[in-house]
Amino acid sequence: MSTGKRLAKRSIIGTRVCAPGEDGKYYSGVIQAVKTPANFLENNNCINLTPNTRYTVRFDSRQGNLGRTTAEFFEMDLIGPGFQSVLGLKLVPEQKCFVTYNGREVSGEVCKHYFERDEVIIRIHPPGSEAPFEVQKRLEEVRLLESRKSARLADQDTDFARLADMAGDRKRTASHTIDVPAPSTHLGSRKRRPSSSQDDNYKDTQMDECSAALVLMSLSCSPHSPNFNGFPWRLSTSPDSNISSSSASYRSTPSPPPRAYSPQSAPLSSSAGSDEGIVMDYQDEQPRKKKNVTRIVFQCMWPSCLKIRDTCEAILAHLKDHDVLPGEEEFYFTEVELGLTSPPPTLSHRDMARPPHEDPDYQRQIVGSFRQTLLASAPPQSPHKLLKLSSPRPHSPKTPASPRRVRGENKKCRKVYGMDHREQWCTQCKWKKACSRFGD
DNA sequence: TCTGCCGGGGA
DNA sequence: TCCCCGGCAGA
Repeated sequence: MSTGKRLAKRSIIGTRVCAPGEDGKYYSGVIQAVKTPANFLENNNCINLTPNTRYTVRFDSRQGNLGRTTAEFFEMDLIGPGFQSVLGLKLVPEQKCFVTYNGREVSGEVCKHYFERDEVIIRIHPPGSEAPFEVQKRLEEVRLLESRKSARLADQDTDFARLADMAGDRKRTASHTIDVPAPSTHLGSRKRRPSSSQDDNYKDTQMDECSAALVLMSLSCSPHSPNFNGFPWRLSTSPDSNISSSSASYRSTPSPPPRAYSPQSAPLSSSAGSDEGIVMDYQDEQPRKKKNVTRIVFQCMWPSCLKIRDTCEAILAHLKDHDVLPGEEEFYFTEVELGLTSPPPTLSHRDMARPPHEDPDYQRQIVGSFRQTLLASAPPQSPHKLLKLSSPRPHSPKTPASPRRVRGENKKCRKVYGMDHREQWCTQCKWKKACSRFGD
């Protein structure tokens, strides 16, 4: 029975895997630690796994490992759920393995592996049998890890270890995404299913819609929010960065919501829903990163200044020359993208997932028109209004002039949730005030 | 006409 | 301060 709740991505730590020993045989163990290279921020797969990630494996026994109890391996070295498959391996004699015999899982050891013929001769000693004897199996029928399910179910195709192995194999041949077997194949497995029934699918859809709303909310986070401050600016060159802010000044290159949150995203059910929780689309992600290599510069928006600095720190220092009050610098500069190697984002598709003010064109439009306003000595607008627009404030005292707030083009609570779900609106929307959830 | 939200007022 | 709503103005 499914609860319908999507499980959070689980840690890989604790996963049972097989790792090669010194003698060429594979030995079972448990992942004890994961070490990701320092530049893991380049990876945005949410779990900080990279092809260079090293896994510390604690072996179950010291046999064949020269007394080692733990050792480090790369992903490609490991056999098990979310890692490599036994398929393609050349098993060495005396390799311990598990096969299904007479409906029961029995352990054995490899006598001979005829790789070309896909035949593995395995010596097994089934319970109740007087003497060990040899059976011939295909490699795909051989498991290096003991199945966690009962022996009674061991003859079914949905063997846990084999599922894992097969998943690993698909990953190797197609992509780094682990596909979830079709629901029907789960029936005999005790492995927890991410979602299978219609009901679960329905709930998943609901979850995804909620997640999408959460993503929209996160895209509107304040530049002062704790999440905002810690990110290095170099991230702004990555279009796939999951980091975004609402500040026109601080915002980075437009980023789509994480794929796993997309209701229409097919990989959601196949990868994010994987119980292993291991989704590594390096090959898919990295080329995309290269497409949109942009240079971000920071332009002072102080009236009649418009100086450009390469770094955020430099523009902040520059703003001190204008006597900008501490903490208000962000309203006096804007981020400008240079050297786009792909068409600039439009207001369609991906941009729909973020407030328009985060769109570079929109920002330039706003900033440009505002600059014109300033230069034309138009009546100064109140700081409040300008702040809402994420545009620079005029360097002038507060005046009674308070033009009406620019109508937001985003979806507001009313649109998102509808009149029927008014209880889900933000307080501001309920009070017919400026939306604080999807606000500009 | 719809919708966002300002401004004002009541509790 | 919270909450509600009339009404304005942009889309």
